[in-house]
Amino acid sequence: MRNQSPPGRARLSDVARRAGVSAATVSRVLSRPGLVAEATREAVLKAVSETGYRINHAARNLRKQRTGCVVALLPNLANSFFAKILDGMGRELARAGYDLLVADTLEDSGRHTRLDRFLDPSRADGIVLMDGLAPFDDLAGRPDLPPVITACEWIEGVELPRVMLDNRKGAELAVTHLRDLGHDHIGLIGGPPDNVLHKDRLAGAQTAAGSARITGFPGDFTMQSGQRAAEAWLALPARDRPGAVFAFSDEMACAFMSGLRRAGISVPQDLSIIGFDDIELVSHLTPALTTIRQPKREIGRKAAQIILDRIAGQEIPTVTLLEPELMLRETTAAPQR
Amino acid sequence: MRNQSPPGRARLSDVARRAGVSAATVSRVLSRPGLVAEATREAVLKAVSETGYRINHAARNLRKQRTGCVVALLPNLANSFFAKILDGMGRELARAGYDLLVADTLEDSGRHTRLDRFLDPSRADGIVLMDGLAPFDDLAGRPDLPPVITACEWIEGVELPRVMLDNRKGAELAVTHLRDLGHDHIGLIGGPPDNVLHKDRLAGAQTAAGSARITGFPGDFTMQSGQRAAEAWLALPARDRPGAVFAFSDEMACAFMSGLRRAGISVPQDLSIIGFDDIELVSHLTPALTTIRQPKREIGRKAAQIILDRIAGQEIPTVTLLEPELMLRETTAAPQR
DNA sequence: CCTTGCCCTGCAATCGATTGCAAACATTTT
DNA sequence: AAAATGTTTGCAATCGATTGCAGGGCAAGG
Repeated sequence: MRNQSPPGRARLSDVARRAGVSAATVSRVLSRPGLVAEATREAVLKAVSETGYRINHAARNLRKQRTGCVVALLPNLANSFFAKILDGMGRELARAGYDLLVADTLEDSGRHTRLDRFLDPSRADGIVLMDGLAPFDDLAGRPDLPPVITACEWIEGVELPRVMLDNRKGAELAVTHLRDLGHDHIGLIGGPPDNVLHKDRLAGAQTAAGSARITGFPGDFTMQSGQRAAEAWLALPARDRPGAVFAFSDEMACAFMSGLRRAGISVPQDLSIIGFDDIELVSHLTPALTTIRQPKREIGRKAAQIILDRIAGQEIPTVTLLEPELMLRETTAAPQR
Repeated sequence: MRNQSPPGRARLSDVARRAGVSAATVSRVLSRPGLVAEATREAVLKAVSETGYRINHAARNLRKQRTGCVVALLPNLANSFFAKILDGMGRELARAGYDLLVADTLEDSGRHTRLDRFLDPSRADGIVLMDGLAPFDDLAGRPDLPPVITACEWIEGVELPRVMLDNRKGAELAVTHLRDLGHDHIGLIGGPPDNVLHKDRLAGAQTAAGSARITGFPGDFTMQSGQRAAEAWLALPARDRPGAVFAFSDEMACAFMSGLRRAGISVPQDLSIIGFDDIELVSHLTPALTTIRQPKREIGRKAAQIILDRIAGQEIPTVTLLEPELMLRETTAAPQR
């Protein structure tokens, strides 16, 4: 009897009955209005607004074999870096009528989740993976999966399209800047050794360092590790202390700088520091951090465009590199004589 | 002919054929195994794993009239504060088998989006709104909408369940702390005047201030406004400068402190500063910021639990308050004599 | 041997929108 | 005037899983 007296929500057929046409016609008015005669179309639109009709997504998705969702998989939603990227991505997807589903690749425990939960064409039309360590080996070319791309990070040895900063060039910019200032002993606070970003940035830094001496400090992109690097730097005999330090993340750079300042070292007089990422806060520090900017929203936007193109069946580039930029601020200067 | 030769993906009926049972039985094995005889169940499970069957969500959702999604609506995804909340929320939802859909309430232009796009039972089973200024007036009790709750912020005059920090108490903690140190002239860097968080915190601050003198600085929670507050403070004649300042967000507190340090003011000797939120970075500054902690992940988790309860049809509390905590660090001290 | 009742299982309707096909009608061409 | 072409619309099948209802099988009780 539901057919006679719609309970709360109008269905396509309710609109049709009201407009005196078939459900097919209503559907066409809504999706390809050009196919329907002017007069009919108007009657239908009137009925639509009178009934307050709203489409049922589940029904449409079932019929059209799509979901209207793109899922972003990230290791740490709480990281503000990813947040900015999601922001750009979400907006771009919304413009195209897609929703953004976000999910962690890590359990609370720190172990990787079963990703196949999301690798499912009935859940998402496309996937943007932002965790270079996700267990994704065997999934590269399976035709029963929705399209997958990686953003920011990528997985070595797996053939997935990539969108990311030109990390190597970013590191080159940083170290070249320090070299240009006259530094010939440069400290590097890196990321986890097996992290692809770390590897690329390290390579870029080494290239640009040329004959300069390099001293490495272990790090993992977190502030805790930046702090440890400060302790390590302070523990060095004065003549082994690099006069300039390039941290592979702004968070490490901040904590490093804070640790040194606490010990009475002044920046940039005694020590130059340069970071990586250009998170919003660092431009408001005193002194303001010189750093390498990643266009975060732009990365998100670009990733969205590319996954949408793939969903639309187009060819997409294997690697998309975005340009880093040197943000010259107050923490770098020529070494003291 | 699709019925005879499944193309890529196994359907329920394919599994059924393979196991020699009906689709209904397969469905029951998967959802209520207790209803099915042991032997049948095993045969079905075998067929399931042999075919690599994966459920089609659109079909199930259509039939069950649900979506398996909860949508979080926020004004600014790029804000790390919200990111942490989403983190807690996403994990809790995942545990219950729900997906987290995120969306901005603001357009690129800064105008509010048409929220009804998400106010749709066919898109989400529940909604967590985190924007106190969203145009939500008329939507409070409509039965054709999925359940809505607000988190962090809320909308005045609209009867929606709320989950948030006890902002008033947080502000009281902050100001009481300054009073206990002996400050009798306190500066407040507030939020936008019509923001509910601002109003609550202001009320709390005033209560705790008692007879102390209060000087207000306009703000909007951003670092830019913190910087402007610094300029305003510096522009005051010395005897009108409050010796302690409570900023309603850590970002403002950071920028404020940075601006003063740049002008040669030392913290906390010349001026005490206390923030609000306890974003991760502030504990790594030098000096480390004293602030009021919001349990961000906990807020997210709690919001998730409550919206899930509502979805399950349970009664839920109208207001859920979480406890703030004073994080005593290095930026507050007794005023100089 | 016949009921009665329980346990399993299958049938078939249902969720709501989309779309290939063809009918019905209008318009143009020959 | 007949034929060809074009436009508009409806019919009915389809997407894939769920579930109320009823029937078959079997055991226990009379």
